Amino acid sequence: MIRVRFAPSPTGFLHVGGLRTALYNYLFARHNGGKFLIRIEDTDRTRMVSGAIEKLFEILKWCGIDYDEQPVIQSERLDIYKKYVKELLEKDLAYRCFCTHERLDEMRKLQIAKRQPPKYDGLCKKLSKSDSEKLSKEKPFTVRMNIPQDEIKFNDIIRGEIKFHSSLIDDQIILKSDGYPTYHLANVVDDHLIGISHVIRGEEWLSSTAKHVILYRYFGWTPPQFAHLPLLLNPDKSKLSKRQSDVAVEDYRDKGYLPSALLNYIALLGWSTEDSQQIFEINELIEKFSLERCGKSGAIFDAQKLLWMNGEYIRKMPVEELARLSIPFLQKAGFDTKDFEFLEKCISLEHDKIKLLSDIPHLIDFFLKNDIIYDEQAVNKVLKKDGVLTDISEIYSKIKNFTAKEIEIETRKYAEVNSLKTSQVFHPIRVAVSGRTEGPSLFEMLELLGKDRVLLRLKKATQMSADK
RNA sequence: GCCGCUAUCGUCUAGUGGUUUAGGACAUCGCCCUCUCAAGGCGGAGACCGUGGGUUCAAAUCCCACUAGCGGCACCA
Repeated sequence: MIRVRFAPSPTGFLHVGGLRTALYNYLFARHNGGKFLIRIEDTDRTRMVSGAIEKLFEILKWCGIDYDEQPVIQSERLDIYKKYVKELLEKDLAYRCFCTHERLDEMRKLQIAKRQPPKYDGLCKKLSKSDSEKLSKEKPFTVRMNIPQDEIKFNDIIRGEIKFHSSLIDDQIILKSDGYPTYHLANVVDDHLIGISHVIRGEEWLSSTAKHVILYRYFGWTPPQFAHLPLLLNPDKSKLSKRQSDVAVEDYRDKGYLPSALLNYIALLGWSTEDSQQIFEINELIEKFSLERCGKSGAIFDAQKLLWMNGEYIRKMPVEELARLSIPFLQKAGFDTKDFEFLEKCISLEHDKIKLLSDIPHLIDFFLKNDIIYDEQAVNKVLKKDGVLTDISEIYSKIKNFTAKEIEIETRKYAEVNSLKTSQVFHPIRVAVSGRTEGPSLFEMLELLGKDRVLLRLKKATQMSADK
C-alpha cells in the first residue's frame, strides 16, 4: 500500500517549493491509488506562528489538494517521542547531553576558525549511566544520537544509491531540552508509525537522510523509499527565497493566479513527459505522473512562463466562471458587482487579454464607472479638432437599433463617404468612449456601453479636443 | 573547511549508444491577420550537449578526473 505524506512546519505561509513537494506527493498517491496524508511538524516552539496551520489548510484547499485521514499534529505526540527516546537511551544508542548553548557555540566557533567541520566533541558521551541519570534530575539536558562508525547507504528513487560515512555525521540532538523532539526523530518515528511507504521531499533533506537511516536501524524498522526532489531556485540559482521572488502561495492567489495554472506550472519544474507536453489538467497530471520521470537538477522558477500559463487557463475558462472569480478583485477595486450579466459581457470582450484575475478591474473599468479617466497621451495623440467626433455623435444619435452590427455599418459608411481611413475614425471614437487607445473590439464595446453613455462621452471628448 | 548532489538553447525541458544537421515550451525577433491592445497562424535567431580524458566502428547518451553551481554541516524544519 502506497502511503505518502506532506509534512510542513507551520511557520506562516506555504512556500511554492512546499506546494511542489505537496503536489508530487499528492500526484504519486493518486496515481497509484495510495493515500496522501498531512502531518504538521510543529516541534519548534520558537517559530510558532498563530493561525499558520489554519492558513495552510485553507491554501491547500484553494489549490484543490485534498488529503486522506486525519492530519497528524506532532506537538500532540510528545509522549510517543519520549517513549522512543527512552528506548534508545536504554540501549545506549543515545545519550544525554548537559552542555550549555554557550559551550556549544564556543566550540563551534573554534572549529570553524580552525577550518574543521563543526561537530559535537562527545563530552557528555563519556558520562556514566548513573551520573547521567543523576544529573538529569538537576540540570536541563538534550538527548543525542550515538552515531556508529559505519558506512550508511540508502537508495534514492531519483538519484540512485547514496553513501555517507557516518564518522562525518554529528551526534545529532533528537530531543531538545524543552522536551520537544527535533525533526529527525519525530519525522522517523511518525513516518514509521503512520506507515509511510515513500518519503518524497526536497533535496535539502538529502544529507540528513543518513541520520534518519541510522534511526530506522536503531529501532529495527524498515526505512521507507526515499525520493529527493530537486530544489526550486531563484533566478541566480540559489534556493528559492522570499528575498528574491514571491514564494508564498497566497501571494499568487492574491495576484489572481489560478490554482490549476500554478499547479500545472509547478508540476513541470522537475518533471516532464516524453513529448514535453505543457498543459495538463490535474486529472491528466495524476494519470501521467511518475517519480521515474522526475529530473535531478534544480529548476529556476520562471515567473514569466507561469504568467503565460495562467493566461492559457483563463482563455480556456468559460466566461461565467471567470466572471465569478473576478468578483473579489473587482470588489477590492471598489466596483459594484451586482449586475453579473453585465460583468460577464464586459469580461467576455477582453477575455483573451486577461493573464491574471487582477488584470480584470483595470481592463473593464470604463464599462463600470461613469467618470472615466482619459489617458493624456491618448488624448493628445488621437483626439483631433477635425469634427469626426461631432459627426459621429450625430450619426449615432440617429441609430435606433444600437447594436454592434448597425454601428459598424454606419461608422464605416461615414469613413467611406468622407474618404477617411477607418483608423482615422475608429481610434478617436475608442479614446473618446474609453479614455485609452487599447481595448476590446470597438463596435461591441460601443453596444455594450449603450447609446446614452456613448453619446455622453463623445460629447465630452469633443469638448476636450476643442479645448486643446 | 568537510560531506553530498547536480551539469543539454536566456529559462523549463525531451533525449538512456547509431532514426539528431539535438526536439518541444516560455521569453525574444520578423511576417500574416486586424479598428487598437491582445489572442491566433507562420517563420527566424538561440545549446559545438561544463572541461579534459577514456570505452566503442559509433557518445549528449557509458566510465574516470577536473571545474563550476547548489545543498547540508543548529536544542530550525
